[in-house]
Amino acid sequence: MFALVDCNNFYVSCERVFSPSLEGRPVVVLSNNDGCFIARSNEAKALGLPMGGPAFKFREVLKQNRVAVHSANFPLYGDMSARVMQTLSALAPDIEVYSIDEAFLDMTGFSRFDLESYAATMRKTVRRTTGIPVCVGIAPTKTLAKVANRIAKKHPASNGVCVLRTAEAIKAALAMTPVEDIWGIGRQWSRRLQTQGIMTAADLAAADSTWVRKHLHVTGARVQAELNGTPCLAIELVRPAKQSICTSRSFGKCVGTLDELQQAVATFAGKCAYKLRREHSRASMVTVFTGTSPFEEPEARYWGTRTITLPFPSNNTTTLLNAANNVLSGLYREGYGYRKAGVLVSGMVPEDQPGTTLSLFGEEESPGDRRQQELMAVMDGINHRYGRGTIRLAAEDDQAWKPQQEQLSPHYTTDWADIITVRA
DNA sequence: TCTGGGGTCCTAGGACCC
DNA sequence: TCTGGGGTCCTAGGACCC
Repeated sequence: MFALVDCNNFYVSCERVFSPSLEGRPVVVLSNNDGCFIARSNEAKALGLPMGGPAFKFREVLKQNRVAVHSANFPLYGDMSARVMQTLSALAPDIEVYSIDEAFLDMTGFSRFDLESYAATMRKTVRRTTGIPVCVGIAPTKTLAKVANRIAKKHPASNGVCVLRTAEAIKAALAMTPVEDIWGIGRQWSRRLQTQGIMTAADLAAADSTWVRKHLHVTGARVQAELNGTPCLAIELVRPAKQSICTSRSFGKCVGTLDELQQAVATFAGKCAYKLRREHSRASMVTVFTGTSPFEEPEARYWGTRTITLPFPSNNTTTLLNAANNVLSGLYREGYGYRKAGVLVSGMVPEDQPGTTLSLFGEEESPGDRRQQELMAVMDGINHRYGRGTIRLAAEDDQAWKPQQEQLSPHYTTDWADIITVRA
């Protein structure tokens, strides 16, 4: 049996932990730049505010209903997530952290437990130690655990817990799950299934498996098998190293000059290098992209992306920053109002991989340059101790393109300055 | 009449997840 | 005025190898 523990309206719940006056009120959390809704309280959902909806189109609804609006505060959410996951780790031997607000727990070995009451204990424990409300779904496969969790969330009578054990319980659960709500079935595939008359998870479970394999490929075939109780997906205890790392932002205002764009790209490259070091990886390719808003008139629209291969895989801030800047120069076109840019690094190699091939001509930065590595370690150490951004390369700067965050809550758990402000 | 069989690597595009 | 950010996997097709 697998348990899926999923936090309710996670970002909203994080804000509520520190502002209890938000309880019972409609609350939304906005994406970077205060653009779209990325989390909604149940009250906000009831007002018809859609996930991903652009906030400016709903300004009247927000005002009339006195909706509490918060800018995204990812350092806070990341820290709260870590606390939830730590609590869950103590409740089951094997846990897979699936996303910022979800974890799968391996319930093998709990066969003699009353799973309903154990799940209720998990909810209570997480609530007590972190303040975050969660729902628990338990079933014989991960996909069925997702189905169970959805039912636990949707039906107040379940008290936040749904265990699917018997064939009858599973059958009933599948019948009440629309096909578009199945984990792994997105918009395209649900449309395709619906035209075949496959409307619910029960229909998909019973569908012709040859047809499913042909049109939904192995991924869809796996979903079908999992719905029928055959586990195809295991708990992944160790997260595999990332294959690509991306840092990108929309800008708070239009950026026109190459100089300003360079500051943004330098900052993103620096962030990518830091994330690489944290992963103990090096990247061998650097991609830079930038462009105008996609909602711009066609003649004023521009989107450019370009990739280069580094002479050696690297996670050095200076190396990646120089590379990204070179790529950007080839991408930049004068006369556009740039609204977004990003840096993506890929072609990862483990940091400790021995025997990296040397250059035939030997003029590039040596891949294992000890002094550079020590410099990066010192930089990371200072930033860890005194806060992010305490020390950085001069080229990194956010003055020109800083995203808008007008409703930002304090960093209650990760920034001394904010904690002191709260107390005052 | 009759033109093999078995592979790898890379890329682009399309789907999906949170 | 105003529309997020960060990932993964799969398939098909083309190029190459012996």
